[in-house]
Amino acid sequence: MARLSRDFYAQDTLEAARQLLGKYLIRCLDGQLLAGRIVETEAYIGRCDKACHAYGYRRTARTETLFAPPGTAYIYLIYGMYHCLNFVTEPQGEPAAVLLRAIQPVAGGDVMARLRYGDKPMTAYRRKNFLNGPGKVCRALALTRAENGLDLTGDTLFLCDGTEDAGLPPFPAPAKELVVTGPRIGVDYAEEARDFPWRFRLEEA
DNA sequence: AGAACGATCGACT
DNA sequence: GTCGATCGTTCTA
Repeated sequence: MARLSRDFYAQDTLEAARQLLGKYLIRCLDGQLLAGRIVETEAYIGRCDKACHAYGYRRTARTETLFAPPGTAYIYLIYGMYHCLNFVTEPQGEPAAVLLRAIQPVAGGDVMARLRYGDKPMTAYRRKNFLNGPGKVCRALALTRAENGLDLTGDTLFLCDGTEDAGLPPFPAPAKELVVTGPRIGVDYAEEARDFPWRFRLEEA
């Protein structure tokens, strides 16, 4: 049980996207510890992927973060009102990242619910759709462009194999789970890349 | 300077 | 299932 090192992020993006399933995301916010278990990811690879912001090594103010060292947080604004969190992968210079699509709440659920729903009461519907989308996760973790470029080997936002690494009690993961692979969401414009099976999801077997 | 476009979400038919 | 919100990023000129 340890915190994920820069070497982990430096690997192949598809491999990282797969291996990140079941890992724990820790967000330190005003001394509060928010934690979630990763259950859905997507891979984006600039070298060969028309859906990636840095396709063909395109370098702009926004994509600059994708050229940062592996283990950097790439956070951008989407549709004018939501944010997406990515983990930069591959050796530095290869612009690529894993998009975080969904987590399960592990710790700080009350704080996350507050960030996401305000004073509205939790309902069965809200619980079911609590953290099952990239914009929802960022909202619940209070992540915006202000956090773009954060070092994931630091103490504000990081990933680890187990919750103990963050001083939290062990989290009971389901005994039997299955990795389901499929096409990515919302990239219909990306020509041949729209069909790449680069989405990974953990489901109970 | 202006226009087009989103790696989304929630409200609604 | 459909649709609109909303604004930074990117490209064109």
